[in-house]
Amino acid sequence: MDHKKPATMAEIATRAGVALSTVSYVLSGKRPVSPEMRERVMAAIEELDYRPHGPARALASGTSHTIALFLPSPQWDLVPVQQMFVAGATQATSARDYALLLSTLPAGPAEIVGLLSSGRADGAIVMETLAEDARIDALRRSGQTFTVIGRTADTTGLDFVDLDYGEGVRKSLAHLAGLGHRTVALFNFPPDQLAEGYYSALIARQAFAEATAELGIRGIDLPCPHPAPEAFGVATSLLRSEPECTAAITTGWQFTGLLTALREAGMHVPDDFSVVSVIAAPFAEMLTPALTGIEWPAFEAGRLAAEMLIDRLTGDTEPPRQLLVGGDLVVRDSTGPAPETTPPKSRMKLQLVYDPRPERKERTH
Amino acid sequence: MDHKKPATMAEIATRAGVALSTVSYVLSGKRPVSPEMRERVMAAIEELDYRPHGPARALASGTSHTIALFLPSPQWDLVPVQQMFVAGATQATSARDYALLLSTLPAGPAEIVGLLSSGRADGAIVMETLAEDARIDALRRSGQTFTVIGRTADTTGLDFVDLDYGEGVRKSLAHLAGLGHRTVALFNFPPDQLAEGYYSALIARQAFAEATAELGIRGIDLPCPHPAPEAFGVATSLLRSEPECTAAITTGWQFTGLLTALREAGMHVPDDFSVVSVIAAPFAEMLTPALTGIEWPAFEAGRLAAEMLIDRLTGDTEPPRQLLVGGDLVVRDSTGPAPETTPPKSRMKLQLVYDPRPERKERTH
DNA sequence: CTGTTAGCGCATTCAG
DNA sequence: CTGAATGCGCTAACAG
Repeated sequence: MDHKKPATMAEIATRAGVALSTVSYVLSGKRPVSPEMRERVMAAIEELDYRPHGPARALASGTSHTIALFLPSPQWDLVPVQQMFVAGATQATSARDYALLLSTLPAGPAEIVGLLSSGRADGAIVMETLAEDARIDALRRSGQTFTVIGRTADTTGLDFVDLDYGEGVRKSLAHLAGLGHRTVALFNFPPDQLAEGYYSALIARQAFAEATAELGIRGIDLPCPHPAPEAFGVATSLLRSEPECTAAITTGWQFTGLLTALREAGMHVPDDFSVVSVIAAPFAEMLTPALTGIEWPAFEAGRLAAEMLIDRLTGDTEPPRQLLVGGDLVVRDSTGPAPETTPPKSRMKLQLVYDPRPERKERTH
Repeated sequence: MDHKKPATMAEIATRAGVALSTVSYVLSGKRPVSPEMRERVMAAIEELDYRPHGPARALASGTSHTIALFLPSPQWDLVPVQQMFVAGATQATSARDYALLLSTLPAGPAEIVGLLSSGRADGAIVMETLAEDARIDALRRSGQTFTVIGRTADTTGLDFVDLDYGEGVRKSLAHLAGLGHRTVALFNFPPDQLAEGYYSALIARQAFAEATAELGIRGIDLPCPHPAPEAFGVATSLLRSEPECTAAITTGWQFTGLLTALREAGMHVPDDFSVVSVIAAPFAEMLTPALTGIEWPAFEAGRLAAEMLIDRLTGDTEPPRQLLVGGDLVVRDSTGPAPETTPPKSRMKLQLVYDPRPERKERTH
């Protein structure tokens, strides 16, 4: 039992018979120290089981070696991809010897900036952004260091890593077009998220509009809640009112309700109707039929976001890093017999689709 | 743009024309302060947008107002229940005005105790415990404050909240017995976790042994990895070698491989074979057939664990709090036509099965 | 290369 | 009820 309270640097210094600062410099390496002194200090540290005191260090150095991660809401339940972001960020943070402060409060601009200026964290990662996001605006104004998972409409000077949802929609549609479908529905994010300006939803909508036009396909844009009962309702009325529609793309878990609706309507997947989800993992393989969809390297994206932030904190002053990460379309039963190729294994390697410099214009269509 | 660096207490004091300590006492309320002084101080705080500096506060007070949550491995992917624990803990932490430090490193005893004695966190929550867990032993010896989600074999003096897996297995088996099944397999946690001494796995095994004996049912204990391919293999050979077996209980996601194996064997669920999962959410409702299984109040359990820890840190010296949380068996298609009752809504209320005092013996069987 | 010293921002004791 | 003074443990000048 070692109930003793932790040793301090002063005690180490005494024990080793050196000056306090020498201990400090041995630890930080910010100044050369002779081998013998280093030895003595290290020995003392070992013997007394010394641990640098975090808060003291933070106070004196002005840096907490901690980053904060802000999740959107505690309705955190439904979004495995977000959880992968967190896992990736946690990993990277540990690997770089930083700590990760997790925050779920309905974190408004004030809370976020507040936490940072309280000195408890040196920088922040913000998730689930709107096209116009008050939190991002506040962070920009505050001059704090931060990174975004997602992005805002105005990406000027913004560090972000985002999944390329637009590309996901395009790939999904192209796949369906290739199978001969001429009328395709998009089960987009729910109306309230669209109204709020949730940027991924806007991007999906626009990509769908553009891609259907390009491919000469009739597109039906359908905002739709994720939960099964609601999605079931939306899907049922779609099937009734649009008999020509033979395929659908969902942006999330709307596929559950959709599949049920198809079953009840006596339609078989994929013979009568095909389904693709822009984001299906980890459910895709468990479903019957297994779901065709885009697989995203979300863990890697989270890792990258954290690394970008820490790079900034440790002095990187390069131009903004803006990464759009691509996903792979994995074909499964819901759009026909799966091809020979085995699906990519668990943790995908990163695939950067797009890494714009701020001055470059975003592609128009 | 407010790039100015944060105000300090000294500045507030000057601005308000009071002593530094008065500002401190206004903030902490640990000493009466006259209304007019309080007014002036509050005004100054407002005007200068003052934020107490976390590290300074931690250094001076010796408490960081932060708790650490240690996840097991970054193979975090597969376990939605764990994510609910985290979400619940995060919520409770915010609500109590604490911060939550997340750590995934393959956190060994040394790292955990180290983090705590570094003053970066006041206490810890440890997840995914083994029957004999070195981390818990180290924490006990260190005299640090901590709480466990899960538990160890020796619960003496331990604060924990755990899902009652034993009860889950019993309920599941009772349900199957009620349906007339006489030979039932348990797809338990994988062999390596059992070998390691993962306590939930041991508990499941023992509960299954006891309950089958009690009910006069033939039980087949089958350690089995979660991923579909492996589970498929185990299930296939089970169906081949044990034709009398008409039902199975899975402790995790082994049901995916099992359902596939049943399908390929031409067996229909639930007519030819019934399946129950001790932990199915959030997949249960998405599957075809929808899966009968236990629903756990994991979010609430996480919340409780955090609250217990914070209570301890803020002076609660009561005897150990040891909570075994019960889950509800929700009957769905995989064990027959679902009954009238609608399944419990998203966030279940907590149900304490068991709240032993340390001196009380644990039930034997 | 090493030692001495002055704060970092706040909590808290000690005088008044 | 209020103010002045001390120190938490460490970093980073500043002197050798």
